[in-house]
Amino acid sequence: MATQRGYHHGDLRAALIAAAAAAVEAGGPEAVSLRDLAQSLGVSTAAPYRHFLDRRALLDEVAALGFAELAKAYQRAQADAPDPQAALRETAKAYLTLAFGRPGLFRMMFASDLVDAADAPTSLLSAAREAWEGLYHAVTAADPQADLASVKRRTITGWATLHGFITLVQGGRLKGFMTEPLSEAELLEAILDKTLGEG
Amino acid sequence: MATQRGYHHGDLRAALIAAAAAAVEAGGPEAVSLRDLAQSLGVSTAAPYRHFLDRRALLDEVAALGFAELAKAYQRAQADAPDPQAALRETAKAYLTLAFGRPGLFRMMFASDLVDAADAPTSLLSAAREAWEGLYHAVTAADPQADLASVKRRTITGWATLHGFITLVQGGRLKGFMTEPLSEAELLEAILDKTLGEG
DNA sequence: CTTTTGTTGTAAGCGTCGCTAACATTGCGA
DNA sequence: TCGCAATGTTAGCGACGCTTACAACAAAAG
Repeated sequence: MATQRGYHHGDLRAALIAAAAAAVEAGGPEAVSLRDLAQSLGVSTAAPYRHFLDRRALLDEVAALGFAELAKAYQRAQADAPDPQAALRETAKAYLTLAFGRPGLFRMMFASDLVDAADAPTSLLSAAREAWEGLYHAVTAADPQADLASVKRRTITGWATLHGFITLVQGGRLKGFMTEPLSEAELLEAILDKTLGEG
Repeated sequence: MATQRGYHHGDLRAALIAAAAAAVEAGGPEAVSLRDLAQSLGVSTAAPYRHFLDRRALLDEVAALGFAELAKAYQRAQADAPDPQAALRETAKAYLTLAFGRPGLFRMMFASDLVDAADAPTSLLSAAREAWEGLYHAVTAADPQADLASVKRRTITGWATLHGFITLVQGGRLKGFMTEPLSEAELLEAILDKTLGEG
């Protein structure tokens, strides 16, 4: 898929991203070793550095792919929904689907610090922004006459609730506490109802 | 503080935990190198392995310290509050204080996977449980006649919202979106109001 | 068609890391 | 006092990210 014949390798850059993405999905960011990737692609251990400044730059590209996918899932969810309220709910579900369906990728997406956004590649920044806008749009559409501050506040707190719940679950932090009358699915429903409800 | 004279080192185990905790606070979990710690304590690079199975076991101990501190902060917050509602709010604020005041430690506390809790040290598990119970107690006290499921649900979603917000902020994920009419402090107030309000 | 130039690859090696094995020292309890 | 378990050391293995110096190649320039 990425191996055109004739040249040294074909498209090593794309092949590296694909291989890294596969490794991330399998075992999260820490499962990616540049030396491993190079060897599995039949290339020397120094070759990746012709295409990426360092390990982090490659992983950022994988994270960008994740955000691009998320944005696409948002669009699909909103296009298929009958009304803006349902669209918002489906958008949130798309987030959950990505998080629980591909936990390695999800962790990668939020592992790379964007605190100093200067050194992050534009592909990651723009993909992350695109995903944010998908969320923001859904919240806006569900309540068009709300003022800007309220919409932003509800977008952020809603995102935070979903994200926090996912993080805690995947970190095993709710292991002993979610038993008895609570189930994960039930809790998710409650979160969707409450979080995406009124302003 | 941890160096009694006379024996080989005194109390290397405690010294390692203290040094690791300092390193974690300064630069997060990834800033901890067993070789570094050993050298800075004037001990060989193999010495730490007499006290900890591996690097992770040492870091788990640091995380346990963090949870113990958190539980203590919860108790203080609840003891000083005039009524259960205020106690709940102060408890949440204690969480935020730890997260934003000691981000390295906070990251460490949630970095070690507890998914397979079997291999985690009991100190970490019990400290984490103690912290959870501090939260749970605050939610219960604020609304004593609520049923068990509701209390648990509200504890978890409240925790998730706080935790998610912190995670997103510290990862730089809200960089471009929290501007304009929103400030971080304002958002926190809104989160505290909404999250800890009704059932 | 040849030459030049810039891109993409390789080989070798540096420094760091976590961790282990074999051996030395120390203090405590029998 | 002596033996033993606990705690330390030296040396080294294998893996890692990354760099430097050099080689092959494709495509543009002559």
